[in-house]
Amino acid sequence: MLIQHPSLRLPITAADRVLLEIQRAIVAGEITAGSKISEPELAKQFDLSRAPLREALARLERCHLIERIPNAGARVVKLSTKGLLSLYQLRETLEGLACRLAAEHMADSEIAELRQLLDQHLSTQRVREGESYYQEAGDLDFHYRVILGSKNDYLINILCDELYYLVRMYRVQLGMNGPRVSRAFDEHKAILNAIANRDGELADLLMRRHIAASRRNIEKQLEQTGS
Amino acid sequence: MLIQHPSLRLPITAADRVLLEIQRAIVAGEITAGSKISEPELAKQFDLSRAPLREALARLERCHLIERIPNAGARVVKLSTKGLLSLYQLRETLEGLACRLAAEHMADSEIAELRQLLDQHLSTQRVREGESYYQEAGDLDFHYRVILGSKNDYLINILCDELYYLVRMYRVQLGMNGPRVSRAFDEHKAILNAIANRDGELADLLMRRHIAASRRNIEKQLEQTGS
DNA sequence: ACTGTCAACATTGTCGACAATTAGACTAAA
DNA sequence: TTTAGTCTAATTGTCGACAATGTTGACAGT
Repeated sequence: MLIQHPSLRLPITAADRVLLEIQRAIVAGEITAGSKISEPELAKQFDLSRAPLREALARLERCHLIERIPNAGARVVKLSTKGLLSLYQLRETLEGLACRLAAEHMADSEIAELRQLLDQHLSTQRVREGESYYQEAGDLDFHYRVILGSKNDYLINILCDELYYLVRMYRVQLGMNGPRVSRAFDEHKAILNAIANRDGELADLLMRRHIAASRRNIEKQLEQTGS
Repeated sequence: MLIQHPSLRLPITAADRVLLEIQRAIVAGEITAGSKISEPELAKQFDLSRAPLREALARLERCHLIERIPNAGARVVKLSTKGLLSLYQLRETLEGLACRLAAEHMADSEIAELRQLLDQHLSTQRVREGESYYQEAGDLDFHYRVILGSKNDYLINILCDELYYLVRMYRVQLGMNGPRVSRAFDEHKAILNAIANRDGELADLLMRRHIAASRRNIEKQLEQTGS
């Protein structure tokens, strides 16, 4: 029951396919962070010409997964504490806004569906206690729906298309599967209640706290890891 | 004394040149809003092949000036009240955040330069009373510096690269040269003082108000014009 | 008159090759 | 040994042509 990604363009072209594949590989860390991207090599690897590949690279740059320098090539971004902090600063503000707008604009039916989703998460969570499933899919799915509920196209685009994959990259590569799962669930529930009560201000505040808590959790993980 | 645009990549390629040209033409309204973009036609017009042109189109899509549908072509975005509202909702939040961060991170020397810039604006404004110069260049230059002062790369990228041209497009095509100039100047001054006092919270608030006022001003203009 | 089908056209997506630029190795001089 | 310069090789930027897809108009059937 995955929600439709807004940027999924219906006529799927070769560039789209290779984009999704590379995106996944970078997020998963299969293409090492900081490593150079060779256009001819990737083209051969995916068995297509450089034209659609360059189209894909342009979109990878758009979601901050690679950095390109004219005439010098592209490199996979390197994760850093500074980058993580900047990213989460933005998310706190933007998803807070999304929450406030969602409280204003979400239809009652959408709110009901969101509640249903949370119930579903609860049961799944009980079954797979301690696994990273919730963080990987469930959490992001909840955030997704709230963002879409804001009904602000620019906001949706920035959060779901441009920052989303980077957030996932930090989570995946830092191994986010800690004990924050159950607490995060409670926070989601509180946010949903605020939205359902049409209390945009509270929803904003709770979402900011939720993301700040998530950030601190990752920072702790980062300290332990070293880098 | 224009400030360096962060996205100005040093080795300027053909794609860069045509991008800047089309960008300008769309913002200025020379390419009508809502009109279709023909790749072969534009390629002939700028006397280059379609490869760099498509690169330029990809970046135009990135800053929301055009919308592309696979296998069906690109269209210049249409301005709308809903879009304007969404855009300014975002700006209020994002530039507010930028202000708060700027109050924390700007060096004293940068603040001094910003004050100098405002003094310069004052004299220019007195000379060209009522003209749109201030709104066109000065105001944006002030906002630019504050955004850069936030030192948050993602935030800078979103505001300066992705939303900036769209904001200009609304301003230019709605003929923003009203009597808000002098009031805007005072607001800038108050924002700068808050930043200089390292009062991030106040700077945030003042910037939000400043942009909200600007939005109401444009909305009024939009009602008069009709659609 | 209206609708559905089909064919010709135009436009976009993709390809392989060439030109322009850069990175890296190697040489030579301080 | 270090450093500056040069040259080669590899990579990126650009080009023109072909394939795939979408659009437009005419035409036939209802």
